[in-house]
Amino acid sequence: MRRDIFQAIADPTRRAIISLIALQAMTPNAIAENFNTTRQAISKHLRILTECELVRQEQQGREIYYSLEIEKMKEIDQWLSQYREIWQTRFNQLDELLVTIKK
Amino acid sequence: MRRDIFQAIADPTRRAIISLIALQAMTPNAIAENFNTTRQAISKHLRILTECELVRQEQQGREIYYSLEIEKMKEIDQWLSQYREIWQTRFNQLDELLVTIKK
DNA sequence: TATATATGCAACTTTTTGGTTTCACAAATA
DNA sequence: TATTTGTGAAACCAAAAAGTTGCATATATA
Repeated sequence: MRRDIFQAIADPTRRAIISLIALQAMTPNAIAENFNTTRQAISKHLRILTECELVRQEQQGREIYYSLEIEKMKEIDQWLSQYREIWQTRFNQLDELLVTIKK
Repeated sequence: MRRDIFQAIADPTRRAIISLIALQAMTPNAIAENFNTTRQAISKHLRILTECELVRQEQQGREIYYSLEIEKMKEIDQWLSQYREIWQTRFNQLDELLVTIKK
C-alpha cells in the first residue's frame, strides 16, 4: 500500500476533510456529518490521511480529535516549487519582451 | 470519468512525465523510453494528462509533441495557498512568541 | 451494573485504475 | 507502390481503492 501525500489529496472527500479540520480539530462523527457517506468510510479516509502523516490524532476520553498536520502540506509546495520557477521565468521573459516592445 | 488535476498528479509515472516534458516538448515514444512500461501505457497517461488540460499536443507530421501546460499547475498552487496562509500565520505567531520570551 | 455512545477494524462488494495485447490508420521512406 | 514508423483506441485483465455491513472494544452515563 503506497501512501503518499499526492495520492492522499487525489480524493475529493479527503480534500474536503483536510479543509474541514484545517482550522480546528474534529471527531470522526462530526466530520462524517458533513458528507453523505457512512462514518466508516470517513474513518477509512482518516486512516489514510493519518498513515501519510497529513493528519494527527488526539485522544480525549472516548473521542478522538483529528487535526491537520500543516507542515506536511509543505511537501506539495516543495514539489510545486520547481514548476513555480518555470512559470515565473516565463512571466519575466514576457515582461522583458513587453518592455523591449515599448522601447 | 471525471479528470481533475489532483487525480492526474496522484500517479508517480504521470508526475515523472510532467517533469520530463516541463522544459521541452517530447513525443510519446521518446517519453516511453524513460520508463519500463509499454508505449501504450504511457499513451494512456498522456491522454489523462491531456483530458485535464495539464498537457498540450502539437502534431508535427506523424509525430505528436507533448508539452506541459504550466498555467494549469497554478491551480494546485491556488488550492495550496489557503494552507500556506495557515502555516505562515503559525510561523508569525511562533516568531512573536520568541520575541516576547527574549524580552 | 446495564445501556448508550464513539470509535476502529475486518470481511466483502463494486468501481476505478494501470497495464498489456491487438489492431487500425496516417505519414514517412525504400 | 510496398513497407516501416509513430500513434491512438478498443478489449481485456489484475490489482487497488472506495464504499458498505457487521462486528468488537472502550468510555461515558442512567
